[in-house]
Amino acid sequence: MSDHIEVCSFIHAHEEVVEMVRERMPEEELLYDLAELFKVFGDSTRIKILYALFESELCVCDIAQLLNMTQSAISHQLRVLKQSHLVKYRRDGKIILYSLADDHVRRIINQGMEHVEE
Amino acid sequence: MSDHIEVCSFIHAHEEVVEMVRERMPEEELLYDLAELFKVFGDSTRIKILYALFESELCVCDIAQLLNMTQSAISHQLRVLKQSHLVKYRRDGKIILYSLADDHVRRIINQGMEHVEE
DNA sequence: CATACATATGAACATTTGTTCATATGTATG
DNA sequence: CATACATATGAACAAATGTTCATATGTATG
Repeated sequence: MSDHIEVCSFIHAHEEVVEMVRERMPEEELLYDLAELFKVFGDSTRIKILYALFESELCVCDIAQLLNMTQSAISHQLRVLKQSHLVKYRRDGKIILYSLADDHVRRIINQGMEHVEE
Repeated sequence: MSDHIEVCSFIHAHEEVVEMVRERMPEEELLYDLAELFKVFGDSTRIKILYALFESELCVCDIAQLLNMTQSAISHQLRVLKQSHLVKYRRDGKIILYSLADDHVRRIINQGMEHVEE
């Protein structure tokens, strides 16, 4: 453990460890997609929308009223959430009702909340 | 609850639902902090760093070599991860070794990965 | 204590991102 | 089919973010 090569000037880092780690890293693309997913959770407006949908399916105007934001802003954000498969929607007359896509959303947010609440 | 915004006529339906949801929403500040946390996960460089630290504690240069990035870029990102309490570090001679702060990190990432892998 | 090395930091820059404004699309109803 | 309503979209703009470059700080060793 402590037989570190003392020179860490980039060209001679802990070569074997680095190689071991490299081999175990997931695909570049997968890591990119994962970061993209978290990026979606990384905005307080979208977090609020998702939390709201924890309780009930809602239309765009409901959410706009709840968060005191414009219809347009909410619609733009819902599109992002749709594209990431975090919310789904159904039409009911002229209204479109949004809801959480599945239980992953809840679990991801809850895990995050556990860390934040410490 | 005073005047709201133009386009959408907020006088319409779902008032009670919106009120119910509003009451159950967590504190504004908590939601903000949660978004900030996910923002940290929302960058592929930082995701890669965290995944690397899944396998072994590493110094800045190790990570720079692994990801083929500059020492400076990695150092900047490690600072972000430190500030969010996602990584910790210890000194060993002139080297500083970084590792995951706790198991939340793993769990949050794994939950995210489940969603991405579908 | 002078030197080399490992890491940190600040400023500058390009890119990305969230909101607004104006307007378009789509859908039910008179 | 004309109208009103619910939602979507595109362009523009400001704010936030990640990397680079240059340099500073801190630490061991000869």
